[in-house]
Amino acid sequence: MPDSAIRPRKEFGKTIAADITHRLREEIIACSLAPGEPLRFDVLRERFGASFTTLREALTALAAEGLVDAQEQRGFRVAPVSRQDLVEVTDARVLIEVELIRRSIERGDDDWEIAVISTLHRLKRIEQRDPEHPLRDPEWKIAHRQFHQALVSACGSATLLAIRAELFDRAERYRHLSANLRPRPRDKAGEHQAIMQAAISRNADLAVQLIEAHIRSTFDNVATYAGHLLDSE
Amino acid sequence: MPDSAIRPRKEFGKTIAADITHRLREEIIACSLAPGEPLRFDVLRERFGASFTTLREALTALAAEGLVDAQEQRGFRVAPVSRQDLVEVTDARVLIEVELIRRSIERGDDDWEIAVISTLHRLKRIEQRDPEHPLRDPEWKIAHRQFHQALVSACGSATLLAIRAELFDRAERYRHLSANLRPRPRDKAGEHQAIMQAAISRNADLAVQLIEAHIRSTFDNVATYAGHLLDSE
DNA sequence: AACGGTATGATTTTCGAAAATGACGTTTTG
DNA sequence: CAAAACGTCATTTTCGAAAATCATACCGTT
Repeated sequence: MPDSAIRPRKEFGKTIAADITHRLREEIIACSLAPGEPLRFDVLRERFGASFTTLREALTALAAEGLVDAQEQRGFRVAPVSRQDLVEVTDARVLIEVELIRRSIERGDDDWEIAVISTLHRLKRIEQRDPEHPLRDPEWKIAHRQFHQALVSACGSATLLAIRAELFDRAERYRHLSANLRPRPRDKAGEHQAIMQAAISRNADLAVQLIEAHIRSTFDNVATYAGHLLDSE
Repeated sequence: MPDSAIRPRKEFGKTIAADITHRLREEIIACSLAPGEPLRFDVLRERFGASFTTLREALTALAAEGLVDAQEQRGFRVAPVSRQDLVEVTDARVLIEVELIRRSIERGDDDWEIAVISTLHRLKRIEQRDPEHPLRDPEWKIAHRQFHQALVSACGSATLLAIRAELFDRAERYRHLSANLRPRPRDKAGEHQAIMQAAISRNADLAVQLIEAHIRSTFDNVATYAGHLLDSE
């Protein structure tokens, strides 16, 4: 057997549609497809090398996630951004993430602790490579996502985890919006470290407090540095 | 202007795909497509009179809502039911619905009160027609949905309302599962009346308590009368 | 000049055929 | 006899052409 685990992940799903869905999601989150931008089939067809119907399937899936806006009979566009939407996403994230952290801290076993610690360790390692612009590093983004995922992973509800993941994606798009405009990145490393310690030491109240501050500071950052982009819609 | 509000709703979306999505959703929720049942294209094609790709788009959308299970390269099937899934859905509904009721009670204006009162009134009217089997009456289902929707409609977050709606659909499927097996329907009319009164009188704590009991009693009912259907998966 | 209606072009939406893949029974081999 | 390898069939997945729909510019009328 030649290779199966080592292969550089070109394809994510077995079907082309799932693959395109994944790639489109990435580009929308990274804002390389700008908010509000129309998604015309001719263009997408060339860019992703898939047919109308396959693209349509991918866009439909992303519309259900709130990353794409389907305007019946008039095609699709990247979901627009707005101050109101950012407020709602932040607010929903706090509600759900806080609850999931509590449950994870209550239910988490040894494997959970190990996952939290090791994902944070990995995140810090990657962070040292380019402390200035972490969001530009795809590996940092993955590691960052995995750390936050690990924190809540022991909550026991796949349903709530799926909802959380969608909100995380929508929030990450706003992070990218401000990342390029912000002069210096804020000290996320310290925040993550503190959250990890609170979680591992089973201090739920503190962990909740830190997570909420962490989420809300994202909001403040976006509002400060990309606020002008939010009202033009 | 001839008619626009009165038209008997045959079509829901302008596109065929949106229409099929809606019809499929209804059938899955009503369990006329049984949980776990494979959704083969030949069959669907004949039943809904649409082509492969259109059906595929509809199924993809429903998969994102958690009503359909997409098994890559092996087609789609109606999402299976399980005790664990029911627990998660109930639990997530309590978390979110409780919060939205609080916000609605805090923010609701005159129009909100009117909506709550009038949707309940309508529900009771319909209920009198066939008090034995309300779930078999499509109009009752719509009115029931609209009453609960009205209760939380003033919460101010379209994002959370969308999440709530998905969970409501998933829960309704379980209600249908037990409805046919339950000897006599429980007294929902009284519960709804009490919830309405608590909401209108801005008694948030009481409303929250009643809503939570209302949601959890659905769980108990399903577990009692359809429990045997949940463990066979 | 303003307005309403119509034709034209651009774009989306839908379709069924064709390719790809998985399931399963049969045969071959150790 | 068990297990692997093959071939066939059923089913899904993908494609590009064709139909439907929308946007826009043009023309005629008031």
